[in-house]
Amino acid sequence: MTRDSRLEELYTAARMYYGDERTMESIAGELRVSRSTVSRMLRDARDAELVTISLRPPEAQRVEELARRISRLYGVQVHVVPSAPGDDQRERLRSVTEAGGALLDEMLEPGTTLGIAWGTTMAALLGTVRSRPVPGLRIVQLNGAINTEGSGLTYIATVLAGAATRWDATVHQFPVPAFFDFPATREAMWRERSVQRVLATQREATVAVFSVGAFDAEVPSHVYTHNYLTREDLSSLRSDGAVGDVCTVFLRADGTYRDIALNQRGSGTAPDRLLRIPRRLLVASGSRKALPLRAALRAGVATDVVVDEITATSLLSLR
Amino acid sequence: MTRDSRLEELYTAARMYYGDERTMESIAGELRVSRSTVSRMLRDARDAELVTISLRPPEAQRVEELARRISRLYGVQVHVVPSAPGDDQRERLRSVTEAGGALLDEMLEPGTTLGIAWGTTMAALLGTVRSRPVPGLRIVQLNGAINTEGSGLTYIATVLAGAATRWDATVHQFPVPAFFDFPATREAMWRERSVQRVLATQREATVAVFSVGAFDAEVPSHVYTHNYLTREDLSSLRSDGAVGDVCTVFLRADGTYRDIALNQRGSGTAPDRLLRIPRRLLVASGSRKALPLRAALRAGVATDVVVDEITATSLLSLR
DNA sequence: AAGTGCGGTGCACGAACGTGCAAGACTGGT
DNA sequence: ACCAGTCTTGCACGTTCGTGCACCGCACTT
Repeated sequence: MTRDSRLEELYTAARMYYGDERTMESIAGELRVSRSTVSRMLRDARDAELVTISLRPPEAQRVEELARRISRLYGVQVHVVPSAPGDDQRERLRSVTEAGGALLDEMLEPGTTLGIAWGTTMAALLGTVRSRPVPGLRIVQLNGAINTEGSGLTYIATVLAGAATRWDATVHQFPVPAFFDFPATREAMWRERSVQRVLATQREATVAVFSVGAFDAEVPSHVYTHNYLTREDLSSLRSDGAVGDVCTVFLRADGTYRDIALNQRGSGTAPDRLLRIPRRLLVASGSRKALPLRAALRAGVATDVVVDEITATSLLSLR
Repeated sequence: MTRDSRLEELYTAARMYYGDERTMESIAGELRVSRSTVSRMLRDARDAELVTISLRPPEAQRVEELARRISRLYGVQVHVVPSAPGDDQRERLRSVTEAGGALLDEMLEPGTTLGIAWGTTMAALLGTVRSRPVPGLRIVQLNGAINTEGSGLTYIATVLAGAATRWDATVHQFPVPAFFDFPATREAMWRERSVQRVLATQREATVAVFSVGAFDAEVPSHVYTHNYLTREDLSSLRSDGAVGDVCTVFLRADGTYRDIALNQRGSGTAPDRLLRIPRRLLVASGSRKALPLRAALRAGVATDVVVDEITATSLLSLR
């Protein structure tokens, strides 16, 4: 008796027992052996891992159901991270960025150019990356991060550099303000070769990762707290109907953004340019982000989305 | 009692029973219910699919073991298709192309540019694609297919068009000979704008799919049977030590190809250009293909490989 | 040819399990 | 407050299952 044909027999017995839910007695009759032999065959089949019994926690089902519905509505791949009832917003952000980081890690292959839009969520996400060299990985910032007081650059540079070290990647920083004071400056800068070089690298990105900002998120977005915007800016945004931002480009609830005044002065990568990046991962946590998240999805900026369960529920309950 | 908390209880019981292999009696004691209740809880847990019992045919294991070994040796993702002992070569080709087609389908996302190298295997593979529109999908031929008598184009065009229809894709044909008679003609043509355009599209490919040709495969490769090569060509190849081809570019057993004379006249995409395509799927069936397959893997042309079990075994038994 | 060790098999018994049944708990209506 | 209907639980019984033990056949040794 070869090893293989024995496995075949074990498999047959296992199929009759677990698959067809027959009794050992009846299987024994058919195979012309004693019932105890069948009992032993089944044990061996389990040991040989011909039969695997897997447990799936109930949250997996809730979460898959949510993911399916969002996926159907907006045509994106969705990963919903389960959140225990007790979890506060910080804990949910942690688990979402962890899941997002793992997913991002899967997307990186040798030679990838990765675009990153700066923000609170991304800082947390980059903190989760484990050490794994990705040959030829380039990281390029998708938006400027300098604000009106001091640069804010050091913090960003530190976090980016940390991740870059663990991936063994090169970083292409984008040393411009998040928002210029005058549209003309932006236009002028965009003609500069140093900026052109970064913009070119952005165009070569094959993977992008970013979040959405909300005006009143639980964990406030960088843009709305760190002196990036004046009071006048905020009221201008409100009157333009903006609900949040992607890559520091502001969006209305319906996903439009072109005629929002402030966008003329922002340095972020707008949806039309983002859409040229093949794989675009949006990571978001916080039910307040549901509205801008929907705007982002309507603008089609993401191919993959990672959200926590509560945010997913909020998103689906928007009317 | 909410629906969710009941599921939690069911899950707890299921974990204790199937996970920790405890007896219903003991679980009943801990949960302070009767044993029969536990029995019913377990039934409900199974019904709710908190517990799934899956059967894995023994061939899955053989196949995964082979895939793991090849994967480790050549650093590619491998899918080995099991073949029943009775299967002849045609049947194996069918199952491999079917699996390859399914894998390719997963790789296609909106906006993909797909490079296809023409050949017998690809014809079979394209025949398996199911109808699923992929917005913005472009298909570009990676090698010319015209031979010395008649064009051979109609057949290719038909098969390509069939797949393109089912994907709702546009086809960019490459209307040049598989092999020019004179290297100079190739150089001249390569300067033509019409050819340049196709070459540019090839460079934009994000997914490539191709097979390997072997001099003496069971199902003979197109190139060696359809008047693509003269007797002189074949003897020249032999003296250059070629063992087969990828994309109608000939390779030696060690994966080198640059100084093989005939390659100066071929229109196929050479490994160096192929390597710039992010995702490269190699589909091959037939133990005779093992040698050129190894050459292809040594040249690093594939990121993903689909082979049948027998071919995989042959590949691993090469010394 | 007899001896020896070993993997596999059936028997028999006790443990583990599924399920019909009746009693109790709960719900919603009068 | 009472009742009818439904759902849940525990009990009891018959079934199904795991396993220690004795036995058998085979291979290999002496």
